[in-house]
Amino acid sequence: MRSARNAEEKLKTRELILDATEIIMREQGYAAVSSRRVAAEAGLKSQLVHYHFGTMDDLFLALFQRAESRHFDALMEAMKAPSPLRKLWELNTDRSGMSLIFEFMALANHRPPLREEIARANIRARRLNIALLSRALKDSKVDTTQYPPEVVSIMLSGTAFQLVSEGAIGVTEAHAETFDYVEGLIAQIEQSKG
Amino acid sequence: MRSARNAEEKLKTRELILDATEIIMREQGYAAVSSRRVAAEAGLKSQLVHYHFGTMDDLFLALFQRAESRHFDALMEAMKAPSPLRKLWELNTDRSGMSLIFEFMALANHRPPLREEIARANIRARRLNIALLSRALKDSKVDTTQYPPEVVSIMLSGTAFQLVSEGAIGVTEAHAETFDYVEGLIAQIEQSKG
DNA sequence: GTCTATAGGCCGATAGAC
DNA sequence: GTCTATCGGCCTATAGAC
Repeated sequence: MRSARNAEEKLKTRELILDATEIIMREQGYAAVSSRRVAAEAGLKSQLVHYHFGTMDDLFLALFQRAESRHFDALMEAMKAPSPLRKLWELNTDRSGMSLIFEFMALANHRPPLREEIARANIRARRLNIALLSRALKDSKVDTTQYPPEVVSIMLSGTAFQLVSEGAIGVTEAHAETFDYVEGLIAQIEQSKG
Repeated sequence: MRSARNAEEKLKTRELILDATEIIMREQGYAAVSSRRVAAEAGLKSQLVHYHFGTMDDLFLALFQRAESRHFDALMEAMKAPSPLRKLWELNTDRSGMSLIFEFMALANHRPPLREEIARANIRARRLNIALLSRALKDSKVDTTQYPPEVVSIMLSGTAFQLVSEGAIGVTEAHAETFDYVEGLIAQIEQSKG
């Protein structure tokens, strides 16, 4: 079973490299990610990064796929939560969860291969968002012609994104009021469940 | 008047360098900005970039200040427009206008000196936004306890940001509906002006 | 203010040994 | 799978001549 053991070790090293990449990306931004820095963070030689992932763009792609898969799972979990709407809002306003996404959005703007993958993931997430919202609004007898789930979905994630990205640079002007307002709306909707 | 002439030439070169930096930042992202590339784009030697601006961070700061000043002026103009609310929405959903801002937000996350300046500018803009919204809502007899301008301001710019940044990577899922929805709201508000 | 020249450094990626 | 060695390239920034 030597080969099985080797395969296991290989996977471990890959995860180690992905972890290191994620840390650097969060703390110093995508522009600070280099094979040498990633290796140093992981306690490895820089050549191993290339051996396991090829080019740096391949590494970014692999990290994105891991992060997206986790985010997708969290979204699916949210749908099964007792307060799915609240859970969705928490997910979207979670600073540590969103910092990676922000970096990938910035990266995507100028790297076509990454962009396509991120666009696909974005659409997948949006559809799940809309499904969740659609059910939550209907359960609470909200008039979905007046508040279409598609529109609410974009406004909700946009608002959350604004709060998180401003918060990241230390701006909290009007944030408390907005949090209260949105959370009030959520409470109102979830209380009137049919 | 030799010195006056020299000063004028100097200003021109500075603007040339800022223009080149802006182009690269928009098209290839902040990570692609280097003194050599900026110089090539401007048709100059890279050392001139350092002579006129010092470090690359100083260059970023100078470009941000120029962009912010223009954005601020545009906001002031919007306040005087016949349909200020619509103008504000147009400003916030303008793709070319927002692409620079996105880059600076990404940059700000990991560069403390830039971050402070961007945070200050963000707050200035937010207050102007709120003032504009406050007036527009009151003019139209909207109940501002039910729709506080502070909250509407964040939700509006968040929604716009979401539409623009998704649009930039080619995602338009549910965008048409959202544009229609928001523009319908604006029309409704502006029609009922007192 | 713009030039030439250059120091000193980090980068991606590959070749070949083990 | 991990090592050593290395190529070729782009980077920031400064010194000193004109």
